[in-house]
Amino acid sequence: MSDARPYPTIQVKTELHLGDCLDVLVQLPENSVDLIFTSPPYADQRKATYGGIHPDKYVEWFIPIAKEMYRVLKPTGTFVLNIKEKVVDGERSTYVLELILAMRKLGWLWTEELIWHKKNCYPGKWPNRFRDAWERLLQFNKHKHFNMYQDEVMVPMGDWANSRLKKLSQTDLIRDNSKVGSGFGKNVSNWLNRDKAYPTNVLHLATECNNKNHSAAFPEELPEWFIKLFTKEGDVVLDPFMGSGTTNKIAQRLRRNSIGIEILPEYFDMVKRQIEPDQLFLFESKTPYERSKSEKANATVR
Amino acid sequence: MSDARPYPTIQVKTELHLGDCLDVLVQLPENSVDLIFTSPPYADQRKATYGGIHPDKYVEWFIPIAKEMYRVLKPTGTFVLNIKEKVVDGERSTYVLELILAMRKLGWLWTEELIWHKKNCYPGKWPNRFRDAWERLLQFNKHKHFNMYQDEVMVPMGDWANSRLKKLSQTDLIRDNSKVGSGFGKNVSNWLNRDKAYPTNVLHLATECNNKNHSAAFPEELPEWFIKLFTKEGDVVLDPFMGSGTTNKIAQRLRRNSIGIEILPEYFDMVKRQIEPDQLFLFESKTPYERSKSEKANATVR
DNA sequence: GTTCCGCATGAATCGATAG
DNA sequence: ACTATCGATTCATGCGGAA
Repeated sequence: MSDARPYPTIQVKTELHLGDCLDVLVQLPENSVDLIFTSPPYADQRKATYGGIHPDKYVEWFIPIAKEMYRVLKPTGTFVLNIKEKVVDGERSTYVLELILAMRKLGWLWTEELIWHKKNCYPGKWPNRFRDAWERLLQFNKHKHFNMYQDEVMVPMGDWANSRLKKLSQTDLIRDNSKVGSGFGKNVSNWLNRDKAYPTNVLHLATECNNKNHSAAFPEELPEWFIKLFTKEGDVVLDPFMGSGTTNKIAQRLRRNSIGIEILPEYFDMVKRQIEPDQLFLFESKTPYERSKSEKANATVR
Repeated sequence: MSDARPYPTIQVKTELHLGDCLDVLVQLPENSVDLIFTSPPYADQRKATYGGIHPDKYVEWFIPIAKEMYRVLKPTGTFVLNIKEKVVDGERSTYVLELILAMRKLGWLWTEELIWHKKNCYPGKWPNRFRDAWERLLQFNKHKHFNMYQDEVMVPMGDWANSRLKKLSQTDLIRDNSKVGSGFGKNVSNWLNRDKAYPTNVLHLATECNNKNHSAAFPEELPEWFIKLFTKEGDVVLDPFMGSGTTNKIAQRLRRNSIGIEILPEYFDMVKRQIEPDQLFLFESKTPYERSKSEKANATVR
């Protein structure tokens, strides 16, 4: 190979499945995915496009899927669930709370709840509540120790840093020295020429919906942040409710392998046109693996 | 009376109770409070000052208190609970989720969950999580219809969407009008040329370090926002876990009657020195009402 | 009176060490 | 094994004193 680049480009694969989420999940190999990032249909929220799951049935519907996701995720992997409960009869529904409790019974660890603070949410007015400007990003893991690449998502520091960086070595050096006589070398190097800080568990992103064709698209920054944080190049990202394919497109751009599952042909076809063809693997119907429920066998692999 | 002012100043009363929260609550009359705003000791979090409740016992401990709060709140009143679960063994504790479910069984409606996005959160770095920059503000009500004075908490327009609205008026407006025949375009034009907007359910405030004497003071803006939103002058505000008395001090400043309950004499004494004396009513010990558990009877009422 | 700069300090959490 | 204590880590804010 006459590749002059110092680091060879990793060839990644994007695998798109047309079909029911659970049907496809059961066929994926266990311990094979590094990150699951998804935004499932909210209860009764998108009736027009998906079936619409009644709030009372939501946990019941989701648990078998959660079980399969647990199986396919690597022990060091992470599952991030973007969800928000809807208002029913003047009250917030409790199905998300119940879902967290139910998932813990399956063995999932509820590691953290991050907040997506939406910068520009839609204007509107109700007599008994204000505009909803946030959604949950529930982080689940199989084990207490998982892969996390915090340096990949650092953010610029506040303005105060400008003035502080000048004199910083004086005070911080002393403060660190006063406690222990040793180890200050490392501490100082942490702070010298520092212009970035680690982020918090609140993501302040715009509500930007580039994909007008899908009713529930999140901004690209959202999957991007989690893909950078929880995977490295060549890892595998899964979105079992692909929708307009934002997660998969970002995964491809960041050189991660990805798997997307979508039940509606319209979205499936739309996404497949937007993925680089030479990296695309399509499973438009029921056969790449052994299938029990179907006798059709016409997989299309490009 | 030779009061020349167009609106007479309402004389408000601040009632401070020294004692256990539950013991005092049972003596308060039913349907007498317009807003309960409080921040109870988080599980195991203020061990040094308060006892510290084990996460597993938290719901059990809180439920009797929630029951009494339900009794004393007016049908049109609101209960706002500021709380956040701690991390236990690498996982977020679930006692807050369980608390919400348990409170609904008592009859409370879980109307909304607002977010306090903390501008300056606690620093630190851990291998598996980022800094925690938000807390829950759980809104509970007795009935679907409650008092809410939204106009009192409007924010300057620039804070959220000047640019967004200009865009809306040109692109989204046209798109939405063509898509759905609804009158959304008209609604948007209502928002233009206005200098104030309704806020969202995310409050972006700093944590104040003003109150050196109490370990867990929230910023004054927090109770202020809810007092303005859910009460009017002359109404009654209750904080059953008074602490440094921020809620009561703000209530007094905003001309609301208020009741504060505190179990630690240090905080009780500190607060009582900071309240305008001519409006102060003290119940430093066990008698203003009938007491079953105590024989002491030395109430101090000024 | 302003503005600037230094400084202490938080509803924290992890991992290691000690009982 | 399981619990309690301790040191290390980190960043935005408001205060007070100085220019």
